[in-house]
Amino acid sequence: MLSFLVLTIEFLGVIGYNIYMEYLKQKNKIIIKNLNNFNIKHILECGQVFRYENCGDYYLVISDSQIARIFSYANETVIECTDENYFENYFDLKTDYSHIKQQLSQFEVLKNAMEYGGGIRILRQDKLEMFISFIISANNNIKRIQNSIKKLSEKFGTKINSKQFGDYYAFPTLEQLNKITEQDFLDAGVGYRAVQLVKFIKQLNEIDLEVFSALPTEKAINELIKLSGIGPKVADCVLLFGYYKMDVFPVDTWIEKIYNNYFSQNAQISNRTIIRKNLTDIFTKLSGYAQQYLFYYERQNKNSKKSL
DNA sequence: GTGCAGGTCAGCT
DNA sequence: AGCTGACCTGCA
Repeated sequence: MLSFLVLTIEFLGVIGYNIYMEYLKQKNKIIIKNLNNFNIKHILECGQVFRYENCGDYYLVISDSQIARIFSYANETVIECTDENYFENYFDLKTDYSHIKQQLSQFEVLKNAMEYGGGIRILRQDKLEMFISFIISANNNIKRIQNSIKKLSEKFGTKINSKQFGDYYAFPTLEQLNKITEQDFLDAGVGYRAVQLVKFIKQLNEIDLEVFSALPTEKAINELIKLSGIGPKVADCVLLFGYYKMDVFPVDTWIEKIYNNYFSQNAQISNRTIIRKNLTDIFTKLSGYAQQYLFYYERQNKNSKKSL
């Protein structure tokens, strides 16, 4: 019955429709009708993305060379954008989060976190942008990371003139990144990561970014950490947010805290390799989702203790 | 002034 | 292999 409805609507060619998300796709616009698994605040503030801005009435998002404004209303969320197909994929609207959350609900430890961040979705972001962004993120704070990425895009990215959105800047392409000097990176405020970034970009010219897609996760990590500026944590982030591999679990200061508060039976563990192994053993193919629910919950409730 | 922020890397045992 | 300290810089 429902599939008949989908086919009918698709046949009429009026709108795109998806049985899981229940959203409409129109020219330069996506309307999210079912908000159970879509909350733009949850999505943007769970730590996976840096190029966004809270503009009061709406959120502004720039990804690669595309831009969107996201308006939240009581019964629907409206995405006004340069390319509805780009953002349908970006927000991963074809993935059924009800099913994912149902599978994760077997873990009592995730209960509050999933309730709190129930609208989280893992974005499908640009690979190159993820590499550069998460190299900058190392031992850094989010505001400064965002500033650096913004400065780099506005100075070295392609300026795009949109009637609907005005002028904005795409994230620099590899060709444009190759022209950025160490001093340029320092001017963007990335600090000592400038050296790593220049080296990394040089290394990129010898590699096809797509090769990591086909590799099993552990093998991909072993290759990635050979690159400048990339350690185990950044490798996990890139694989999760750039390659959509869900069997990784980025372990940072927050996750270390969470692990020792809610997962560890014994004394405090600071070895992140062990923490990661134990967490991926628990959450396996859904590790990436679990990580985002936990990270968002803990960061938003940073002053509370033992609240899971 | 001091400490910390989504870690990485070199230099040790 | 596993551990430790140094490390840009802006903000509380």
